[in-house]
Amino acid sequence: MPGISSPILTNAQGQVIGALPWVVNSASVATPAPAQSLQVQAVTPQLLLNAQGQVIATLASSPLPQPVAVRKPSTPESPAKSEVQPIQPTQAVPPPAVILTSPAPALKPSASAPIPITCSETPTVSQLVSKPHTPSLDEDGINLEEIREFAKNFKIRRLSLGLTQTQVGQALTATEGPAYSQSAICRFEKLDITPKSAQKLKPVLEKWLNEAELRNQEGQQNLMEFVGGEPSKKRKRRTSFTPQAIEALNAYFEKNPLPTGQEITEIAKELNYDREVVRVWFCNRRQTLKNTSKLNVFQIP
DNA sequence: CGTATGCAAATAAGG
DNA sequence: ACCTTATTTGCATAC
Repeated sequence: MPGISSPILTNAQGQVIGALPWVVNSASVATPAPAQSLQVQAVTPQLLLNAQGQVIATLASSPLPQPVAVRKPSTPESPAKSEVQPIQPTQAVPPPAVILTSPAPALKPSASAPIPITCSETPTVSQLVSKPHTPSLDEDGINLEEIREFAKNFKIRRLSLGLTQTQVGQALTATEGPAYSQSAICRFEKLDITPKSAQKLKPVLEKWLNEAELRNQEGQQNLMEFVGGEPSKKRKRRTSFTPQAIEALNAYFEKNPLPTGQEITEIAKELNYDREVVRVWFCNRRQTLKNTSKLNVFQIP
């Protein structure tokens, strides 16, 4: 409702790919960035939360514990998987003055969402949740409202533990189950993801967070560890091609965008990349080209 | 230094 | 086994 349905065309990635003059949706322009830049808070809160993650009390302490983790800066180019480092001690927080807050988490009307709505095909949770109706129920039965709520206090609880998005991401790779990067954590907290993704992430983050809080309470030497064997299947690490490789691949692509299995094998060998990686590169390249072509129909070259 | 984001690898699902 | 199409997710880097 607040957002301006700007005549912007975005692709599946939500990237702006063009403008459609005929899209005359928007009611008005307005929304000149409300000065309301209310971010959660500035200082790391010391909160007492229950299992549901609801704030039940705030600690008047002002300690700055949580040396939390120590990461090795290594992991340069080695083909070997990076190992995980256990998070450090972080003694239990000494229970200082406890100031109970009202049982009812006085829900703030919270300023309107500052997230504009685009014409993206796959709306993010934040976009959907800030829509007019707010049935909070996604057409696929996903409770958007619930996710929004969780995302909000996930951040609060994370900060309470003195952890950064990066640390959470790394810690997740150490535990069983799918792992996610700092980017993913960030997007989840911002709800800059599709309901489907959010639904998938939520249980993972929830489980991990509960575990982390438990360890923290016990002042365990290990807030998270276990490198044992990471039995779960993790996503393949994203390959970063060198500029030279990209150049070479593009040259091959130009000659033949649909190489045979044999050719792919040769190219892979020549450039010294995994065959599968090269094959996928061609697939993605074709896809990109196709999408780009479609776009051109709507634009003036 | 931590978080946000663009581009594009990797993956899912149906041939 | 590999393609296409649609999407998810992360590296690299901007903020």
